[in-house]
Amino acid sequence: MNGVPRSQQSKDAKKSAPLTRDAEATRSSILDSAEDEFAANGLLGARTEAIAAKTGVTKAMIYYYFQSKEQLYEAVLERAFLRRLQIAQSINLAAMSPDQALERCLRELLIDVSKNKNLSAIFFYEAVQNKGKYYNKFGAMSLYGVLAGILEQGVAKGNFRQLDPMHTAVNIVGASVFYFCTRENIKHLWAGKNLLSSDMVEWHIKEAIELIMNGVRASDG
Amino acid sequence: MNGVPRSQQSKDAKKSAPLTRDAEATRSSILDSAEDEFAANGLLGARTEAIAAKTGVTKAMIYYYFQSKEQLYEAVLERAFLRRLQIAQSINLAAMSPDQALERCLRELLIDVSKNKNLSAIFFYEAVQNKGKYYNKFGAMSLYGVLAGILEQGVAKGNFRQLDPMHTAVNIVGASVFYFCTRENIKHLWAGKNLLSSDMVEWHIKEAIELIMNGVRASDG
DNA sequence: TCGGCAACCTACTAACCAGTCAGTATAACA
DNA sequence: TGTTATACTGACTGGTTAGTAGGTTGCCGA
Repeated sequence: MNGVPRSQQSKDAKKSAPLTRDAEATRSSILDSAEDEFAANGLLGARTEAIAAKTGVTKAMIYYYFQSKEQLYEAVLERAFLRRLQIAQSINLAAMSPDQALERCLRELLIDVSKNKNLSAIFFYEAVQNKGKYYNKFGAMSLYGVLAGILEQGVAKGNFRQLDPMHTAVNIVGASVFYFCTRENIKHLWAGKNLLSSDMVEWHIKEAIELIMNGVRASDG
Repeated sequence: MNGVPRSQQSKDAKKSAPLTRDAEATRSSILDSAEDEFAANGLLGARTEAIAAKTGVTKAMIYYYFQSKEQLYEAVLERAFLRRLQIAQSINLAAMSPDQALERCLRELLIDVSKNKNLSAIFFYEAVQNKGKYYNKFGAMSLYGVLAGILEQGVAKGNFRQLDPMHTAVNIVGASVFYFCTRENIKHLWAGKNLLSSDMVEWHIKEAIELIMNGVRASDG
C-alpha cells in the first residue's frame, strides 16, 4: 500500500492519492484537490480544510508546501495555464487560412476545456470574482489577442464579413465556454445527462463551431 | 432630512437611502445593497455586515426583514427575475417571423442585462456556485425554452439552417452575456474603457446580434 | 399626552476559518 | 545502528461572521 498517505490508507481514496512521504506527489495532489475546490467555490469561497481533507493530509501541509491560500491559488492557475499555453503554441496558425485557423483554434480550445473539467469555472471565477487580478500575471488574455488577430486577417482577406475583431473574439469565447461553465445548471435541459460525456461534448463542439463559423463568414464566401 | 436613517443622516449617503422608519423603503433599500453584494461575491462570499453598512442600517435589520442570509438571497433573485419575466412577457413573439422573434428576443435580453449591472453576475454565481439551486424555483430557465422554441420553428420553416435548438440556445446566451459577466476582466482589451457606457453597450449589442443572426441563418435564406 | 407597537439599535454568542507551532514519524545515509 | 533532514501531524490562536437577545426610539391612534 505504498503511495497512499497514512490518513487515507485502507480507506476509499477520494482523489489521486499522493505517495507516502513523496514531496513532489503530495504537492501535486494538493494542487489537484485545490483545483477542484477553487473551481467549485472560487478563491474566496474555497476552504483550506476542505482541500486538505480531499487530499488526505492535514491543513498544515498546505502551508508547508504553499505559503498561503492565495499562493496556492496562484500555483493552481499557473499549472492550468502552462498546459493551455503549450497546446496553443503547438499549432502553426500562420500557415493556415483565416477560416482554417479559426476553426482549429476553437476546436483546440473546446477540447481543452472539455478535458479539464475545472478550467472553465476557474477561468470564470477569476474573471468575475477576482476581476482578472491573478490571471494577468500569466498572460492568459492572449487568447483574445490570437482570436482577434485571426478575425482581423479574415476580414481583410474577405473571408469574414465586416465585424469588429475584439468584440467578436469575446463573444466567440462566450459562446464556446458558457456551456461548460453552467453545465450543472443547464443539464436538466437534457434530462440531467452528464454534459461532459464524450457524445455530449462532441455535440456541443459541433454546434458551437457551426454557429461561430457561420456567424463570422462573409455571405458571399 | 426625512427619508434617511439616523445612522446615515448628515453623512454622505452611499446608496438609495431608505426613509426613516419607512418599512417598505428600508426593505427595498436592503435588497438593493444585497443585490450589489451578491453580484460581487456570490451567496457564499457575501457578507451581511457589508450589506447592512451599504444600506446604512445595522445587521440586525437584515434579520428583522429577512429571516436569514439565504432568504435574503432568494428575495433578491425573485425581484430580479420578476423584472425579467415582465419584460419577456410583454413581447408577442408568436406574431413574428422566427428571424424577427429571435432578434427581438436577443435585443431585449441584452438591453435588460446592460441596464441591470448585477444581473449577469448574479446569474453566473447562481449557475456555477449554487448549480441553479435557487433559480429553478422561479422558472428562470424559461429563457432557454423560449429561444429553443423560436429556433426550432425557424429550422422547420427553413429560415434557419439545420441546427440543434437547445445547444444553440445555450451558446447564444453565452455569446450575449459573457461580455457583461467578464467585463471587469476584459475591459483592458479596450484600454480600461467602461464597458457599460451606452456606446460600448450599443456596440456589443450590434456585434452580438450580427454574430448570432448570421450564425443561425440558412445560407440560402 | 400617553399607551402600544413597529422600527431600529447595541452588545453579545457560537461557530468557523486562515494560519501557526511544537513536536513526531520515516526514509536515507553515515 | 544511530543521526539527521524532511515529510507530516494535532492542537492551538486570533480574527471574522451568521445570527440573536433585549433594550431604545419614534410614530400614530385614542
